[in-house]
Amino acid sequence: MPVSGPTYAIGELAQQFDVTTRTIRFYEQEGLLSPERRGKTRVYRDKDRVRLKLALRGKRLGFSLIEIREVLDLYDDRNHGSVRQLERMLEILADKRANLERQLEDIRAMQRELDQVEARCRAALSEIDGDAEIS
Amino acid sequence: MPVSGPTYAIGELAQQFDVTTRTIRFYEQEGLLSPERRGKTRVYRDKDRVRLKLALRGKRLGFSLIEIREVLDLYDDRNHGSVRQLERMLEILADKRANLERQLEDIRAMQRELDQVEARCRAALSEIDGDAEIS
DNA sequence: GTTGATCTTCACGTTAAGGTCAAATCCCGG
DNA sequence: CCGGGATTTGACCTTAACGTGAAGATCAAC
Repeated sequence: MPVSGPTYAIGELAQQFDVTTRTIRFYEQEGLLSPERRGKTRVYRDKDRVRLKLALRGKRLGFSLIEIREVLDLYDDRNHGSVRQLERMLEILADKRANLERQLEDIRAMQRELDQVEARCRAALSEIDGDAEIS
Repeated sequence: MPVSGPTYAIGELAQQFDVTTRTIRFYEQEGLLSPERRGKTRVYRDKDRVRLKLALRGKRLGFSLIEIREVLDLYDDRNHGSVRQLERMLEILADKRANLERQLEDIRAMQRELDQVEARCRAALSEIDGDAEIS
């Protein structure tokens, strides 16, 4: 019972996610998406939408399209293949996880730096304001 | 009293941070670093080391070199300029902060996805193992 | 039916972030 | 003083991720 739900044109999707159609086609070319076709025109379903969303998230995190494809392929692999495949999969997952952890660390450190810069910045400002008010 | 501390050759720095010397020169060309020169050869001090470290962190977070330079320039700006400059600075900082927040969100979401994939993966594995032990 | 808007494929252009030689130059231990 | 490893500048090369037309098909609306 494939309820199948709503479909989208490439332009709609582009608008929803604020990317160009070129980007979406490029992602297809790189194997991240594989919409159906009605004639020659692409027809996207919710599963494609989800993949696009995940892809854009990955991009924001600095993953390459190849890495993103890896994860996406794992994600909905109806080919839960051999033990070997599954173990490879866990390996990749552990790797991604480690990356995310490092990024978290980096972000926290970066936030601390920003705090410091901002503090000094505000100090300088209030000094100027103080002078201004006095004069 | 500029104690000045230790100095480093480009190769040392490259080794310490596991990048090539080309990268370090490129960062200089892009205005991220500005080591002294002893004759023609570059001499790096701890402040350069810190800048490089921050730069690499920024890179891991997906900042462009231009953005990184912006922040670095704010960071040690001995030209705590005009009110206008300082306000611009706070603006940029807020922007960076917002980006970091979104990345945190993205990371958490991504971690949840990985959890799910891994769970299904382990389930599939234990199923196979179970079968194997029975047979 | 024709006029826009949207879609298709094909192909070349662009930008960021370095890689990769090459040829000269520097510097240091013996 | 000198030989070999590290550095320097310069030039061109590469890859990823799209942008930017061109030229034609399609499809709804008037």
